[in-house]
Amino acid sequence: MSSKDLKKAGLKVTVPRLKILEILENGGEEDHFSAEEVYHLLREQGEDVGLATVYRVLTQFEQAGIVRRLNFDNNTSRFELDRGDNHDHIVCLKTGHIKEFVDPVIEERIRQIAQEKGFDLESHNLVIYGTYKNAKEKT
Amino acid sequence: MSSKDLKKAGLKVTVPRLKILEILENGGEEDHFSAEEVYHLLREQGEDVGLATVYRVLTQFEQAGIVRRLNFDNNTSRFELDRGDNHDHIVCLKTGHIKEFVDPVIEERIRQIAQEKGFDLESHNLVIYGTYKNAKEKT
DNA sequence: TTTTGTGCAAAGAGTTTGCAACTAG
DNA sequence: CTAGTTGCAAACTCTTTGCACAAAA
Repeated sequence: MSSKDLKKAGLKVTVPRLKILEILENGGEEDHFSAEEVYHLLREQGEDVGLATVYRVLTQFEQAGIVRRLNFDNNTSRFELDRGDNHDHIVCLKTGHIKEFVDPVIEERIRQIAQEKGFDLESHNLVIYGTYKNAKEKT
Repeated sequence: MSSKDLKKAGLKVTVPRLKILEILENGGEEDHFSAEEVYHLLREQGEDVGLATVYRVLTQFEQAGIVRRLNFDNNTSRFELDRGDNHDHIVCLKTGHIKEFVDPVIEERIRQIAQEKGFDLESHNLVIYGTYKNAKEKT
């Protein structure tokens, strides 16, 4: 992800956009950010951006296919880099930690269900909620 | 669903609560209501309730296990009677129509994934998005 | 009569928009 | 230079809360 991707999307290469991309790429352990979180990370590293810009840029990135907007629990959107793989998420209700997974069996069933119901499949959203039993850390 | 269920939940039997229950039970073709929709249906049938009451009652119903709060893509919550079956949803992006389905294969995979990841499974949220090819109307 | 519920208005949280200043190309 | 972008404040949408009044038990 770089200036190239921005240009390709018809977006000018600006500081806020590059910085936001950077955060999405290596923003730390967690890589599913709310707009607010991106905003605070930017401020922490001394960037003078507005929250509105963060929202605007993330929305533009979403439309450009650079970013996926995730819709966990309710109120807040979360954003992650769209790396092409179409993974789903499992969220710990205690810690808030989010893991990704891909399950071919589920994917296939979803395709079949859409067909059975007479739908052209567009996308899906699957989130599993649970509580992490702190032990086996292997993803 | 009736006065009994309300009492069982420690809720007084009031007109707003009964009317809201009634709408959830036979509110028309669509049975996944936003708070706003419930509110309007109430007003249409001449009930003098406030939107705040609708939200409060729906939230209480949710806590009492009478209602499920659904979280389709964006901003607004939708509510449906909790009939015990734990179905998922498939939504038409064009018409907004929502169908329900239960898929044992997916359910089982979700259970397994939670276990693989070291989670105590709490719940899940699966929504399939597509566009309805208007033809076979059989659910 | 005591407790719980209700309508209304106001407040919150998250997100979007209008606009003048600014900057990339 | 020109079109696209930004920060700020204000606006908006959905939902929750404070409070005096009203209704259930």
